[in-house]
Amino acid sequence: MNDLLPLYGRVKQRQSPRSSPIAFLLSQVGAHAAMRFAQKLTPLNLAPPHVGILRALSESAGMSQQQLATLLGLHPSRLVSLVDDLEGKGLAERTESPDDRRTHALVLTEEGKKTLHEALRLAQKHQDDLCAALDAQEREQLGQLLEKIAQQQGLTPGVHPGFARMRDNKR
Amino acid sequence: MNDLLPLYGRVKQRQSPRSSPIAFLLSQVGAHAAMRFAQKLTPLNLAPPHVGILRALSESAGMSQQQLATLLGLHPSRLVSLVDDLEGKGLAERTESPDDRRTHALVLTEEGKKTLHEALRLAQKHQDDLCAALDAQEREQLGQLLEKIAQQQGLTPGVHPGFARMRDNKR
DNA sequence: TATTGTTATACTCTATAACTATA
DNA sequence: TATAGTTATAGAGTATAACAATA
Repeated sequence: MNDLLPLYGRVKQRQSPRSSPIAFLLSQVGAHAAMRFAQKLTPLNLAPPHVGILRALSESAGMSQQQLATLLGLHPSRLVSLVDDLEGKGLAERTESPDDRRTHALVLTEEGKKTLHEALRLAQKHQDDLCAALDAQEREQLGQLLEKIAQQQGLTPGVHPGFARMRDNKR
Repeated sequence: MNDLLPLYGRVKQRQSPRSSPIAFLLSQVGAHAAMRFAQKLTPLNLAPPHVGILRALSESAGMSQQQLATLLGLHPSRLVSLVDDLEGKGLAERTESPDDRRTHALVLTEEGKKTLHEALRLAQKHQDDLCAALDAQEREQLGQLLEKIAQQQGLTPGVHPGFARMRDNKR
């Protein structure tokens, strides 16, 4: 009765040599990767969402907070405190928009650009550590497989789905 | 600093034709997988940690809460409420330990076994949905690559890092 | 005195919604 | 009236530490 059943977590399954099912491995390794990256960022006193904002602004300077919130899929009220953090550290600035004085055009400071650069360096180091078990060809394979899944699942490149809390079944 | 829902993301990287780095893809797809699995569990009124406990008890009935907490890497006080949930639903029971009356031997009820079976069925469906973009050979490849990483990174098979709070840098 | 399980408290994070200032 | 941003409040979730029972 259990012989065909998959598993959440480790399971003794005879048809497959694998100890854990792929979906669990993805979630497990993914959570591990997120955790390790967050740890790597601690010297910069930044959390991963901060880096996402810095990166978004480096690609599209002058966005409003609404635009940014929509792009990154988080609530405007949450973005406020994240931008507050970055502004408090001197990494980003709310500048006045000439046409609509309700909105703030968000831009990186020079310090913000340098910090983003450093964060991306840490991200590269993070990836090297994470993939230490794989050679170049295997990394390429893994990347292609993950991209196939991401695309088929409708994930937006560069946008982390972790913003929607897992208990949010709506939307 | 405590935020583990990373938001770094896509990066223009010239050495790679890939739009996102592998580490980000892992975290992104992994979070997506976790979220979808949690959604799939809602008909059972269970969260992923509940399923982890059910599975652990199905493999090792009679564990104490301390043993279970150690195995799953979560705090005993947190385990209490999870076990409360399961006991409240009639899926698990705290039975008396003959030798040490401080401890409770945790066991699954028949209903718990059936519910675990159903959860594993949902997990299989989840995996099929998640890997819809991959053929059998690609899934096998992906599983092997993820297992290599998991092993090299010191991850315990069947133990999800998200069970423990991810902001624990200590310990 | 140490350990198991529990409870109580405090803290963190986030969503909701109220509020302001512009439009 | 609607929208951008902000602030205030409340709720969920969890860690910390105190506690009672037992060893």
